[in-house]
Amino acid sequence: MRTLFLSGKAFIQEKYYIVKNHQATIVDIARTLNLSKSTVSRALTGHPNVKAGTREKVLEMAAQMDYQRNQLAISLLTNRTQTVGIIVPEFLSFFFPKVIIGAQNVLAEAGYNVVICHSNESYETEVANTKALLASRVDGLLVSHTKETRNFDHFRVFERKGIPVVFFNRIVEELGGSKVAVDDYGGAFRAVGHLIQTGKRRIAHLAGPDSIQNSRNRLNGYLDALRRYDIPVDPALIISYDLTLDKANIYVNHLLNLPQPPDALFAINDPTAIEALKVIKSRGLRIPQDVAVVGFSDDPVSALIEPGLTTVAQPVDEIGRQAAALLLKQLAADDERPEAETVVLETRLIVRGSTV
Amino acid sequence: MRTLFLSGKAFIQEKYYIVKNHQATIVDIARTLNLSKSTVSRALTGHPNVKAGTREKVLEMAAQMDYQRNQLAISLLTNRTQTVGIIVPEFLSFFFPKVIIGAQNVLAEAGYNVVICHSNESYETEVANTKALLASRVDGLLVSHTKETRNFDHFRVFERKGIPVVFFNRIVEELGGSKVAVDDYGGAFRAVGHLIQTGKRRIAHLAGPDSIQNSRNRLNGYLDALRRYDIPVDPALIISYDLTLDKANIYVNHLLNLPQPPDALFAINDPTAIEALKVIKSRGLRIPQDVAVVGFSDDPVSALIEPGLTTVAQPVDEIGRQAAALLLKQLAADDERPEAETVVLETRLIVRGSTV
DNA sequence: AATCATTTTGGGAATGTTCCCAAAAATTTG
DNA sequence: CAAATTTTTGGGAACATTCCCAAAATGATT
Repeated sequence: MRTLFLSGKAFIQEKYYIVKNHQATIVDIARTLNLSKSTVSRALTGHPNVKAGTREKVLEMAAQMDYQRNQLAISLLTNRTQTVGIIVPEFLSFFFPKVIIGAQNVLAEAGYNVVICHSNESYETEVANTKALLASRVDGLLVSHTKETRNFDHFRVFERKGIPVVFFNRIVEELGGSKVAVDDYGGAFRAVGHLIQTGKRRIAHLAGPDSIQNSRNRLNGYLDALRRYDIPVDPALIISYDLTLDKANIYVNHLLNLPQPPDALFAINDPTAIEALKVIKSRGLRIPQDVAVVGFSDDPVSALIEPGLTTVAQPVDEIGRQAAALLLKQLAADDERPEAETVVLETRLIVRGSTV
Repeated sequence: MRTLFLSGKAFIQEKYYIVKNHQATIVDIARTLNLSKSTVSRALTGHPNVKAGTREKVLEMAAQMDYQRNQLAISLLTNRTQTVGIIVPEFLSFFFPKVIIGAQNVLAEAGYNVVICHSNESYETEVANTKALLASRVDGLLVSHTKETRNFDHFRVFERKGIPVVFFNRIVEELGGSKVAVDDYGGAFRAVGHLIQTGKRRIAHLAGPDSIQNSRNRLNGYLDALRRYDIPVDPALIISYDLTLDKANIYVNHLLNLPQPPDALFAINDPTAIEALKVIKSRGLRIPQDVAVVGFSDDPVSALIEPGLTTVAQPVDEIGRQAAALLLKQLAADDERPEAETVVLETRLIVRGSTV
């Protein structure tokens, strides 16, 4: 009995062993209702040229059979998967999850699914991720690259194939494609300016790796703020590190052990700044009197700890929303790709107990 | 010239408008090398029956053309996508991201890709997620359901289609499929026992919604601990809420306003407990002398705040790893699905300043 | 040199869907 | 009531790949 409902292959298999896990297809529905697959297809996709009664019968049978359209077949045919890939280097801090949620909201609205890849700050994994996304034929890509990534050829492949890529947060100047960044330079400039205005003069900077543009921009903001107030730059106070927290611990201790230790620290991000606060407290120094600390990105934790962390806030989910919007703009045009755009979002300083 | 390289459709299109974004196929490679698609396919998949020279030529041409296999076509044919879906209710707290990373590591090892869906604690979104994953033909599913989910029919569809589902963290007793949970009952029992041993007698419990099994188990642990020490249960001290933090704020204030306020609070999770600490501090009460607080799940923030939060730790990424492992076990068997398993992981109490 | 065995290659079906075009059925018009 | 028109349905190609089976090429053995 049941065999009547099943499409070719399953029908044959039924004779030899019990059919398991057969996913109903439009052919199965067509067979049971004595219709052609064309008609069933039309009924299911809402095409107007189907008799009302027929459509009803089809929909009913589809529900009864747990029919679920096979997106693979459709994508193969249409050459569009309605899927966007997102590659992020980590998602344990609040930052990337929040960006992803922002992007996902905008993309879901437009009928796109999202595949999230976690490169885990590994170049190799990132390359593997792009291969996998290429194989699964994503329509577009949102990327924040790893700190190890210095060669961007794996992204150029997308360019060549006409698959739009939008970079966010960690962007790549030398590559085409739309970009979403925040005003890292301005944020850093204001943060360091604030420290100077509270009377600090020996301001250290725990910088991020040179491979990430944010790091370079924040470093420039730091340098220009010092110059602006005629404070000499001491290279001993600038340490670039790889963002792993145990290293942060070591470097903060190193700075505090200097013959002329810093009276303030501007950290590349909030996790680093929080680690610094721990070290400073554990050494019995007062915050901010002995050492003031500023972070970057306003992690929710920063408001919870004692003292609260002064930090440069950025509109995190807006980064995701903007990146998604730029990608959709690229995807919408089916003839010529519109020109790539770069969006720079504002940052603002949030002053808390770690500086005043 | 270029047209010679292109497969059928593209070839025709070339005559009318410029071909853009054509993704090279094995047919394109076959054409340029004067081979059949069968031979090219064999060369690329590493089938032994290909002459060494031919294989080399094919691989070289594939690289030159940026060839990337079309996983859609393969999946359509083989009826396996090598993709696993993960549905989580949120990922702003550290918990779910960490579970996902654990699961992803295990799954990637086994050659599976991962599609992450964010149901955002919305039943509707969760149902939509399952539909999308069904349409994209995931081979298996890892789920932690929303707090709104009371009807589980959308998961039963997977069962009927023979697609294995593994529930983690928020599990569903009444459904088949493997499950990964932690010892919520024992953790809660020990947490409340600890409060009692530090001399507390009026212990409140901010519980989670009844729809989530963890909430029920932790509540039972709380109740049994009180009974064990012959402390009367006061229903006024048990408040079940929907896990939104502004509500937590209101309920903690409500509890502290009672004629006989509690001298301790056991919270369903760490974010709730941290919110409680804020309220208690803002009212000028001493922690833990006036009110002690215990959370659940050892959020990294809990170690950073003042005072440190006593909490029940659970092996978060192990939850993900175990869930992935159970799913792989189901996926490995291509004949009969092995019996579903349930793994319960240990919890352990971490004592910090919020209780001693 | 002819036969046999082995290696290498090619042709075609199948996967599930959409869409075009033609055929059939139903409806309207003269 | 036949012709013309509209609505509804069916058949088949196409998407990119794998795999089976047959055909061709090569190598080994007599």
